[in-house]
Amino acid sequence: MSRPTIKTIAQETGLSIATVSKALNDSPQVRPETRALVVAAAERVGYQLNMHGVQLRTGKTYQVAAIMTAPGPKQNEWEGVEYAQLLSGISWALEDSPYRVSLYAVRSFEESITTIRQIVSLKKADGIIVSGTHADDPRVRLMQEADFPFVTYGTTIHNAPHAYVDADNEQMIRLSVARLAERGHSRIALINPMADLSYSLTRLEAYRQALDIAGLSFNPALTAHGHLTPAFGRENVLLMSGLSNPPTAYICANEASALGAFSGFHARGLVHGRDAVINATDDLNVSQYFAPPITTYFLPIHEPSEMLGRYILRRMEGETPQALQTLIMPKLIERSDDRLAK
Amino acid sequence: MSRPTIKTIAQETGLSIATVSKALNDSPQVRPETRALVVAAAERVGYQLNMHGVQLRTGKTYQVAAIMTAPGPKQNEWEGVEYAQLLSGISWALEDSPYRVSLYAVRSFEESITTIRQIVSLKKADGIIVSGTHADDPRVRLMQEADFPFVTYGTTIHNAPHAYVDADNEQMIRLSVARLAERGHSRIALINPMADLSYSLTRLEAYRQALDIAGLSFNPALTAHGHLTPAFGRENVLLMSGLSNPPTAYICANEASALGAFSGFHARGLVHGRDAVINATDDLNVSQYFAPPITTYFLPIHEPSEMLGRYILRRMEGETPQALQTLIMPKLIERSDDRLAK
DNA sequence: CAGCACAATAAAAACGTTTAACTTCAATGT
DNA sequence: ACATTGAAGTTAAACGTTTTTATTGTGCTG
Repeated sequence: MSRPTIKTIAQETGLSIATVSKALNDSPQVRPETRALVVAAAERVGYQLNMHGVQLRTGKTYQVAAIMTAPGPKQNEWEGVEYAQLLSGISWALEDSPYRVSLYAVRSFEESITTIRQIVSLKKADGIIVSGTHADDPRVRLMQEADFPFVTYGTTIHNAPHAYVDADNEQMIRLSVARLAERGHSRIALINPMADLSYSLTRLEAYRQALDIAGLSFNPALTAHGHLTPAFGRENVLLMSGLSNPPTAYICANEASALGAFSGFHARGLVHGRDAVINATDDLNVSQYFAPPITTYFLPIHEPSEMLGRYILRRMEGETPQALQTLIMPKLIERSDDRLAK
Repeated sequence: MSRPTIKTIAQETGLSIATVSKALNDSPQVRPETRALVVAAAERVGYQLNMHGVQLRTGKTYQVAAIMTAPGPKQNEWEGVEYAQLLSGISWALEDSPYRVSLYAVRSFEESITTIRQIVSLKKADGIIVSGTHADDPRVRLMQEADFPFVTYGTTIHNAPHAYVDADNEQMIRLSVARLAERGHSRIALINPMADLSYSLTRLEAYRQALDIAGLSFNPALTAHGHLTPAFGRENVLLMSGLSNPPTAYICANEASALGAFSGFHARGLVHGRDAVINATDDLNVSQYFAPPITTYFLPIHEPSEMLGRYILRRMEGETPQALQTLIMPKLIERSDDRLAK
């Protein structure tokens, strides 16, 4: 009364287990009529492939490891919340495949290196999805050397070509700065992620170039790098608004820091649209509920997420990394006027 | 040059693979000296247990399935973001065990049923963690009938006893209402989760009782049930503030709906503290960044999360469900005065 | 019609582990 | 002294697959 195996089907059909296995795997070595017989029998007895047998025999794990660098349990901050949607997007993309998402929550970049090293060397998964890429990312090198399939959420700068998905940060920042400059702003602050992250560099570089094009000067005091929490956004508004020449516009890297920036406005008595404006990049479309709603570049996170899932599948099937590289341009959503008040 | 197995150790030590296996599993059938020999050899050759072999032989999967009901990809709403922290908490609790978290993202309650049915019948995991419990939850019944280890995040009302972790919603709402009543409020709105969720019922019941105790009457127009998105919070403030007798206090079930409520205030020109106040339950401690910061009951989500992980481990080891039930009381954080303005 | 090629299936081995059943041998009791 | 016990190992089977190699039977060629 136990679960049927290929042995059950073999007895049922009078064939050998070898033939049954081949039939179920669409091997050209079995006659179509035989295959039909096997499939019918499988159906009849309610056969379901036992993965453990396959895994032992083939060495494949049918697991995709998702490395999630989450803030430590001590910090209670709104950080990394987009992982929920990221993970479900990946999970959905794998839904019709035999692969499952296996979660590896790590606390730091260093821990993510050792975790990945372990997954690779002990083959605990067939593919890896990793985010928070650095400009020169040792994990990428690690996986490339081992010829291990992976996709990154985020680009790298100094690594050899690999599969990735990312927002088009460069274009987004260029347009963002240009738009604010057009509207009369000359002191534009950039609230940026941690400096060691690749996209932080990309954004900073694009920011400098865009300022240059707009004929504005670069002022290091108007840039900040750190964990994209509300605390960070708030902190920097408090700091920068106290400068002798405070910014009239803030470009925040996500909605958490934008919310914090609002909190800073409130603390300083600043009014959005009068004293300064906030723009942001938005994953969850939550900025529309800010008071007032702000202008954002919006990239619904399920898009890159599902792409990550589809890409890792294709990568595991041997497709070349160069064919699996996409930058997605977030959509501008103008909710506030954003002209410099006189 | 391939990965060492117990066979390697057997050759290395001159023992049989059976003895090696028993030694590594601390069987009383092997002499301590022999065990030491085996362990030394294992160390020397860099032996790592191959799970596939174990899984095939024992039928154990060493997977804990985390069922995550996430909003569909079409809705871009701030919903379910707390799953990120929930998952990492679980993952950390399993860190020193051989178990991994396997993610099952589903789109609806119905899908979660079929997913769980599959996991149980095909034994795709050794334990399940599920959230969003209903008052009478068919999934709980399903798992209980199959005698399958599980822990829920959230209680049930009509099901047989099972392992769970949850916030103490009842006490929280009672205190919350009492506190607002003390401060002069008589029209207190309850922004509640979907009515079929168990904790929605718990909250509603506690709300009614607390009103009764405070000598206030229950008005159905001041309660709302729905998905806890910012949109939902906003919507209800717009609606309720238009009543002839609008509420002077809103109790929101999470920070997303609270943010939306603020958005509703903004749209209606309401001022927090003057026209009405907002209280909320907070997972991420993000309410401190609202403008103005609001009073919340705060439960750092890593606490229940890690408990879920520890509980499922104990449950899989056969501990009785009754020993694995915990309600955690969130901490009151008073950030606003909240007295009724005259 | 012998010989051969080929298509279709079967047999058997292998992946790495656990465990039931069996063997060995020294210590024990009478 | 000798059967009995028990401790400590070994042997062998088993979990469910895939895959290499072997076998069978058929139709074709010369």
